[in-house]
Amino acid sequence: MSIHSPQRATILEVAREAGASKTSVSRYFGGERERLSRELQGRIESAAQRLGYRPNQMARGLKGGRSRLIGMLVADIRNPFSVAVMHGVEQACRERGYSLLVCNTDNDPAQEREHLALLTSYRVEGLVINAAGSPDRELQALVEQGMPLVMLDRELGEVEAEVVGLDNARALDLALDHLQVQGYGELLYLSEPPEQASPRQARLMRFHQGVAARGLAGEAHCQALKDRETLQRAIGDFLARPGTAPRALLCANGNATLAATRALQTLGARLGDTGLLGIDELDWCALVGPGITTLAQPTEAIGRAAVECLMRRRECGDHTTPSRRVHFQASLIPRGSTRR
Amino acid sequence: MSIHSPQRATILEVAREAGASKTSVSRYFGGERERLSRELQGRIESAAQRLGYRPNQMARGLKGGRSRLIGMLVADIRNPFSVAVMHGVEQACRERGYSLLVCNTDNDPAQEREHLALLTSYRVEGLVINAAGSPDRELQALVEQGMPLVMLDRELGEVEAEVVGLDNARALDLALDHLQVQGYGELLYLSEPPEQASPRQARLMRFHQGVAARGLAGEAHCQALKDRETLQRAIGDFLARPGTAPRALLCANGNATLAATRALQTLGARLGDTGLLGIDELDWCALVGPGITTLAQPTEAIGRAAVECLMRRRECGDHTTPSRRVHFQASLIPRGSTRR
DNA sequence: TTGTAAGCGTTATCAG
DNA sequence: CTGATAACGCTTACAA
Repeated sequence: MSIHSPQRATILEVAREAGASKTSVSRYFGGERERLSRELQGRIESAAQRLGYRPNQMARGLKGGRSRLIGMLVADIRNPFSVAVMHGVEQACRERGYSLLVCNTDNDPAQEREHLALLTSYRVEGLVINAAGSPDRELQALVEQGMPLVMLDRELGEVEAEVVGLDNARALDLALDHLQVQGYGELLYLSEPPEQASPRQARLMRFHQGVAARGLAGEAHCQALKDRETLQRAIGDFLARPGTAPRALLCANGNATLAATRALQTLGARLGDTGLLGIDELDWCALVGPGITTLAQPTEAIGRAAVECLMRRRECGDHTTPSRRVHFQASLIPRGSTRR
Repeated sequence: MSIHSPQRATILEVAREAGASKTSVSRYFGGERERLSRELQGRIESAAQRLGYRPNQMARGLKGGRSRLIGMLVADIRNPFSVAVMHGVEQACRERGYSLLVCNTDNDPAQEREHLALLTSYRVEGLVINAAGSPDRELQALVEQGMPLVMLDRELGEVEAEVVGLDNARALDLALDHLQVQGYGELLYLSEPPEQASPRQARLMRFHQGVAARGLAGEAHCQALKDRETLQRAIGDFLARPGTAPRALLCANGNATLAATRALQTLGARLGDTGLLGIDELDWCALVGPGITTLAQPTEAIGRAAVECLMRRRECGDHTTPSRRVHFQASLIPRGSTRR
């Protein structure tokens, strides 16, 4: 390798070392090598090598505003689903020469606001938002300033931003169809409070519609999942209720599935006997009891699609293109928890 | 809120609006408000408010080199353990006014190298490394240039860098003691290949030492875990071997635990009957069969400690302080998988 | 094909 | 306490 000087080499030093001008070196690293003579290219190449030169992205970002940074807001970094999507986002960014600046908001609107400010202060060139709170005002303003923006799995009021996510209606239909076919007649839908989180709302709404349309009995329990006792009582009541139709739980996301599984285990319910179907496929769903039936989301694809939207925005003019919705389909992974 | 101009306001505009100089505005936002008169502070405050001003971090980073960015290399972002640690790192960074630039390397040395270059090109002020490959040369060079560096859970040849991670020896002792007390006499240690990853090496070594010291029978299977068949055969052979002592599996990390659980399930082994103990506590360990006994790592604390090391480095002079090792203790969570 | 020079938004230095 | 003014490392017209 190279022997680095105490401070990192600058473009000027490389220029001197190569007997060229800053401009030429800049062109060399800015992807305009073609415009330089073979000979100059060689000199710059070796000079840079010798000095261990790397363009300073900060300085780069300063001039034209090309920070080559994409910002992402993640509601809960410890949620495997979010991470999987983020992985897709990151891959796609890398492939396009962008880096990803990720901020976790822990579902806290305050942090969301703060991080949003932070990201913009780094002059990110695009924003992928997956957050529960609603700094709609700020986002609105950003979009109007021409910031490419894509919402992950969540609509945004009247803002002209792309939305990428699951086709929630179809997903719920899929789930309900499966549960019905398997013979479950009374359903309990488990979700975190749906305020502010549009996919939760969409799923909940479709649940109610779908249950009615199929002539099933259905109700929803939408409390914070952290309170295990409340959840357990709700599930217990549901299972103990008089009636003969087989009962099943439908979980709105991975966290709900986890909480429900715990509760069922504590209650001593047998999976399958009591149906259980969760949205989001997790590592362990195949391992618990007879396996938990899930609806898998194409996480990587969702992440990649988000970046594609961003790039499309960047390229084809400013906010002239109408905002779009990209919906992905969930796929059912049937397991023992919905087999009676 | 404020009505934003098409382009974000600059310090100059704020200065004009406030009838002050760039310098004063800079001081206001650079944490030197005390030096300004109450009156000036007020004018700047409201001018900035009006214009929706935010300092441009890029420009900031350019001048003094204060990018306020910490870089982190993560070997596998989809590993819950890594994410948990990263969460701690991020929190700690935020509390200190830094942002975290995370790069996932997917355990690929090439990506590692590339990302390392990337991070330095953003002039990160410190680096938290959790990666399997060995770009030792590059890291070495960075340290010599005075870059604060802390290794997560992995030693680095002769580089003077802090190391933060689990006390692997004590962790394995804990595991072996528990297994012995529970009456398991023959152990199979499951790990991914330990080359290059020092914690894997440390754990494996201690396993062998500890088994010998306790008069247990022990062997290790260190293949890539993706190949399910091989793993299954290895475990099958182990269980089918003649002998009467109860047998147990000891898993080197969460991935191994997952793979082992799958294999055992396929083989039809009953947990507890066949012992199973995994390093790393995961969401689902309590839910599978009678529960899986684990050794939990204090993930958040590890992450925070990493940042503390970094900051200590930054503050108290350059690379004069001797590098240290911060070791955390694992805690045993006994469950049914080690109860016969 | 190559070079010159003028910024980009901030901070740091040095005067008032 | 406040303010000019010169960097910081790079890109980008505009020349040559």
